[in-house]
Amino acid sequence: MSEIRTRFAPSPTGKLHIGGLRTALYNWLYAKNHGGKFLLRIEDTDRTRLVEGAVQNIIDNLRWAGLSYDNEPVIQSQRQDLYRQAAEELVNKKLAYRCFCTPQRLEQLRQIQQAKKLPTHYDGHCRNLSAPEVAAGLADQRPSVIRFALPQHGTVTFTDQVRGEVRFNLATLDDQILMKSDGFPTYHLASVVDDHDMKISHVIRGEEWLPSTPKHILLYQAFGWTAPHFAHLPLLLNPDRSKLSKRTGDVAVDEYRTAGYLPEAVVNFILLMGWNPGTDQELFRLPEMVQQFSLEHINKSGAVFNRDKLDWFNGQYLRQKSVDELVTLARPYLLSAGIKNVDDTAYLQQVIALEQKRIGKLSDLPGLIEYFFSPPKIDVSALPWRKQKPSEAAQILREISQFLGNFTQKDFTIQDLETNMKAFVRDHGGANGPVLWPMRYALSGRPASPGPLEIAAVLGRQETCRRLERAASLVIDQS
RNA sequence: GCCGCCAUCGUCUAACGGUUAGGACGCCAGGUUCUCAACCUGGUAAUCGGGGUUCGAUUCCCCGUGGCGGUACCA
Repeated sequence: MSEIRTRFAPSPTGKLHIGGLRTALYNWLYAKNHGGKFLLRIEDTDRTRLVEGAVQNIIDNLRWAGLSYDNEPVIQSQRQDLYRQAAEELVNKKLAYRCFCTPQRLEQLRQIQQAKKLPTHYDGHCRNLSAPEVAAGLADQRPSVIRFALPQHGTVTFTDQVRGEVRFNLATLDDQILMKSDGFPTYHLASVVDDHDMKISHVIRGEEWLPSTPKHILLYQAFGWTAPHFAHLPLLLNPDRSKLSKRTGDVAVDEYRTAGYLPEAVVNFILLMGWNPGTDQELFRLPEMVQQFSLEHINKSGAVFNRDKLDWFNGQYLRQKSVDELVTLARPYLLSAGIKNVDDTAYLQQVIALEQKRIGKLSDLPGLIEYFFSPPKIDVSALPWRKQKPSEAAQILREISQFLGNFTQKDFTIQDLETNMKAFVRDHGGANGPVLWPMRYALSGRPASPGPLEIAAVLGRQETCRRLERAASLVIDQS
């Protein structure tokens, strides 16, 4: 059996799309699963839609996701000779022809056909132009394209690797434009020529390509080439079930990346949108995916992008990280949120270890741990525990502060605090009593946070007592 | 309009003729807990409709319906 070779062939018209990443992932997985090659090709034949930086963005994000490609990327705009020769070959074989029809005429034609409820396709107006007529047109420098001369009867049947047998009636197909008047090839010509040239064995691409696949197969036949296997992936959908697009949320991989989603989570999530392992397993790292991936388990129907589940995956992987890794990942987010003193690694480690279970995504982190870096705002009305009066809360806070200040031990660790505070808490109404809530709130300024003793252990004796006193004094000031 | 693809809980999906239709996310309840998170336990909720085929259809066939995609000198 010959080598399995797949490719990802994005058009650099914008940032890498999450759907594109999934297509890349499936191609990559299929190649790796078979010990084959995964290639990258940049389809930049539409000169009007190029976006600066798009190629780099695609490459960066593939790398971020861990999808490495073999060889240098193939750039279509650098291979115009190849396409021109291919088109000429077809013209010489009378399987393609030059067409001088204007866009206006084509538009008119379409409208008439639609009005008559006929399939809309090119009427073959230029199909039988004589050699002198073509020569005259070219001599006059009239804009022209090269069209594929499709057989006009019969059917094209092929077996899609995910959909099974698919059949198209040739009478409904168009004499597709192969070369545009600007001298660049269209997708159809370029992708067929390149896939053949790159010896691609399996074309795994989005479902939007299914309707043009018969034309591609006919092109392979026209060239006398063997067509690759095709697998058309189900679309990724918006919540309203339309094709996933910008208007209902983030679609650029970049956006998930900067929001603080881990590549493990994003990749795991998109893996399962359109593929399943046939078991109940949900958590996959790259090597496991490679091992288990197969085309047979790809789904046929579109999948709605479900952000809640992505968040869940992110939480799973975030909690699997070591504190060290998390500190490294977190620093840029803290810095950009204006938290400056992040150089004390030991301190950061303690803070993050405490909050790890609460991180949804990395961009949430600054807001979550801010109070470890500057004294929190205290809302006095939130300070009292249940029916407690503010003055009582203040009183308790002073007592705690005093108690902690009188700590005989040198250490101020969580173990010390627990053993020493035990009696104190018991004497003041127990764990469900009036101590823990005001203390925790005074230290964190948050209705929800880690426990007060844990926070105190990280803050240290001095800062802990200072915050307790400060919160207590706010109550006095108000009364 | 024409062509094509698709159709199981709200969402992602399993069940390749015989299951109390399974799992996950979400949601709800309980446990744990000063709070939150995490974790554990339980619950909620689905085969688009109609015809066939079959002893038996989620599963196979046909017809509807619905959704989506394509119908560009865009990919």
